[in-house]
Amino acid sequence: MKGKIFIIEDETSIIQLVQHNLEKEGFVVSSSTNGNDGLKELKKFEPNLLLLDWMLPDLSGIDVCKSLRRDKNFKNLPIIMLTAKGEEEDKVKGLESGVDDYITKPFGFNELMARIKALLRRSDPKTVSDDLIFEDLKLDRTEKRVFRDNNEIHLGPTEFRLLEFFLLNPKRVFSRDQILESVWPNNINVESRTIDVHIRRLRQSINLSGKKELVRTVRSAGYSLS
Amino acid sequence: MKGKIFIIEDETSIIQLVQHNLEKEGFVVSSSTNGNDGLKELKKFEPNLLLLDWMLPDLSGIDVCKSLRRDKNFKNLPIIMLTAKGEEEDKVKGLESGVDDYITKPFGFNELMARIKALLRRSDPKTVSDDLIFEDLKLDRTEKRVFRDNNEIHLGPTEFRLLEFFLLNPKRVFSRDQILESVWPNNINVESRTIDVHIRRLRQSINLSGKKELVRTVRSAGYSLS
DNA sequence: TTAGTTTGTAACAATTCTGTAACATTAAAA
DNA sequence: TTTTAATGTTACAGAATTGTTACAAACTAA
Repeated sequence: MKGKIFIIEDETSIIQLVQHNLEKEGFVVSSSTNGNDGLKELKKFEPNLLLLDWMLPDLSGIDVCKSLRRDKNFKNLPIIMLTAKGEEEDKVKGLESGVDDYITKPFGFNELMARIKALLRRSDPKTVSDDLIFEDLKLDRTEKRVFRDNNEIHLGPTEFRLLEFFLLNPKRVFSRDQILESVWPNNINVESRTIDVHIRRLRQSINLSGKKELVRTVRSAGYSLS
Repeated sequence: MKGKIFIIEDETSIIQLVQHNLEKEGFVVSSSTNGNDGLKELKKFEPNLLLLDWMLPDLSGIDVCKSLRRDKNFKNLPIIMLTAKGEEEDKVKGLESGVDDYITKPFGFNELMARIKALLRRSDPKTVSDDLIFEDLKLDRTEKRVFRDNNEIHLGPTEFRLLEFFLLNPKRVFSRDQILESVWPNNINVESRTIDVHIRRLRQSINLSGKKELVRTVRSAGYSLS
């Protein structure tokens, strides 16, 4: 899980709890305790999702939301509103102002997490899946599948790990030694030329006629995904 | 990643932690534990970014910031303020005094790094890449690519190292011996005239018709990038 | 087991790079 | 000007690097 989440919430205890848990899940988190500052900082932070309290000391969550929806850069920012029980009846107001989802305090972290994932999956899939994507090449780490231009490609285990490795650091050039260390199981010894052969096999597999070459040779330095 | 970062923060444990991590990322770091010394040393150090604690033994972070903004050399220095929890309400004050971003203690290093990168990318893009640039010539060390006027150029390994060497010290004149020592692998012996040939190859490659010559010959002294 | 895959290596081919020598040109010195 | 030293230019052979293929051994799934 990756991506940035901003929180606008006046109770610092809630912020701490949520922030800590989200960071454990791999998100980068920033927060503010009132509406006006929150708006300013959020725009700098450029989050993938906003957790927004309904009741704030200055603006209401609704105001914050409306203001964001007027800004073309944040028209589509996923927003989850945190509401105390008594505010539930006003959900309609919130929906009209452009909120994407609600959660009622007190809430469990699991529920919050589930809603965040669900929302991100809809609006910004790359932040929830651990698919690795480079141009029209996609590697699904959970299902161990690879696609080029939506056509599934079969790779042997070694080619799969090799491609995975390149996709984790696209464009960067790796020496054969670095590749050996990262892609081959530890304390196994293979000739450095073996890599060339696997590169060739990988190239052959992910090559679609008419499409450009994705694996670049950098003479006397190594290979990279370009 | 390169560039210089200055830290003004009274807790030496935080300085140590942050400094160590930033240096691992490739930054040059210097620091001070109070406002007055900090201001003096900072001006000598000429950092690309300042991490500034809000609470200091003498001046407050706000004072430091205001003072810097009055100095024309530091009017645009990117500043990230480190605030403890209780100070959060005063964020507006900070924004007004000219701080660019905030981070609330305790913070994770990843978040700090993300904010530093984001801020530098906006204000001083060349510090986040390790590209070497001279006029319209760009050498990307990570991808091992060279561009003249945005057109990619292919260089052989030796020409690449040669250009990299010149770009690290533009305008300086190097003797053939110096070039040999720095660009050729150790304990290899080549005629000094060999350099002339590689210079010729480099010139030919990076030469765009109509553009001026970038490699200057200094008779009886050597070559330089001009 | 068997049939099919995958893996590492060797051998050879193709390509690119490198250093040097030889000759041409230029700039400084006499 | 002539002479001399330094640098520019070119061509080329052999070195070094990478691409390609085939094959036997190891491994896997049925």
